[in-house]
Formats: sequence, C-alpha cells, structure tokens
Amino acid sequence: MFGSMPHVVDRAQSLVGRELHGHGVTVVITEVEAYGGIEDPASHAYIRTPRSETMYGPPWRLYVYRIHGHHAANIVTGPTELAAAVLLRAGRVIEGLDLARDRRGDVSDVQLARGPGNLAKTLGITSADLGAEVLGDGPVRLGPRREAGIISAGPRVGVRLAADRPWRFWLAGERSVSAYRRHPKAQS
DNA sequence: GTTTAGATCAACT
DNA sequence: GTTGATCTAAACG
Repeated sequence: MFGSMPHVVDRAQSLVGRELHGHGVTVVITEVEAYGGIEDPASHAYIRTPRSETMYGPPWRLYVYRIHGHHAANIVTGPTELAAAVLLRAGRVIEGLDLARDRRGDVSDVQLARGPGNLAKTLGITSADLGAEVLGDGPVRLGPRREAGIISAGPRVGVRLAADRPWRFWLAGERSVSAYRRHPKAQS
C-alpha cells in the first residue's frame, strides 16, 4: 500500500518553503495540511460528489472552498484515484506588499497571510480560481523553493474527524503559522 | 442527495 | 477582536 508515507504527505512537505504567486502577490508558503482524499475522513473528497470532482482530476490544480464567508485554497496532488490535496494554511508575503495590504486592510504584515482564509484573501484567490493550473504562468502559480528550514509536523487544525493524524507541516519558528486548535468535538 | 450562504462559538491573539 | 476542512437550513436539480 504505502511504502512509507502517503504521497500527499511528501507533497505537502515539499510545498513548505516554496514560492506561491496569486494575482499580483507572492508569498513563501509557511504552513500546509495534507488531506488524503478517499482514505481520509477529514477530506472533502472522502465522499465523491460533483463538488469534489476537482480533487479527482489532474494534479497541480486549485481546489477552493468557502468557509465562514472566506475562501480556502488547496493544491490537488494526485494520485487521481485517491483525490488527495494540500490545504494552504499560511505564508509570508515577499512581493506585492502594497497590494496585499490593500486586500487585507489594517493588519500587521505577519498577519497578512496567516490562516487559510487570510492567505486566500491576500493572494486574491476566490471560487473563480477553482480548477486553475498552478504550474503554468497563470494568475496563480507555484514558484521555486525559497526556504529550506526545519519543517515541523503536528495534527491538523480544527478537524473533527481523523483529528490525530500529524499531517500539518510548517516552517519551524515562523510567526505566520497558526497555533494548534483541536476541534471541540474531536474524538478522544 | 448536493450545494451554497450564513452562522456559531471555543480557542486564539 | 479574530478565526474557521463545522454545522444547519434553505435552494437546487
């Protein structure tokens, strides 16, 4: 089955420290979470519906969903039969600072892309970017790896199901990384 | 049965 | 004050 860790976990770790550009703003990704699709009860793709089709499609595309009036962005990783994806949770702005500040309003720079909702807003990612390719030169695209610091791991933030999988990864010491919050109704 | 918008509220800053 | 792979209810096909 899995030689060591699922592909999406490796992929998640490889995204940490990488550059991500969105609609005029560039960040270094500082925090992500892996979602294992059909093998992960916490994944939106755990049950296949038209909405989760994007995650069953080709990798390196965006899966965007709404939450609490905000948006959250994922990168589909494949393999397609698993429908796995990586949730982008936080980043540090390195380019387009003025635009980022415009989008986020009056917050400190470290808060600009802290948390999934804020990251999406800073990068200007909305439902309109659903399914967008991130390897080409489109409005949302991945860049090279910018930082190779120590990557820490821990349980995912706020998930009720599979709450103990240590599938969140972040750059150690980064202030843009959210604190861990366990879901109130998470098992055990 | 699914999608979407709008909440709710415990834990965080 | 903010945040959010939760939760529910109303709308949709």
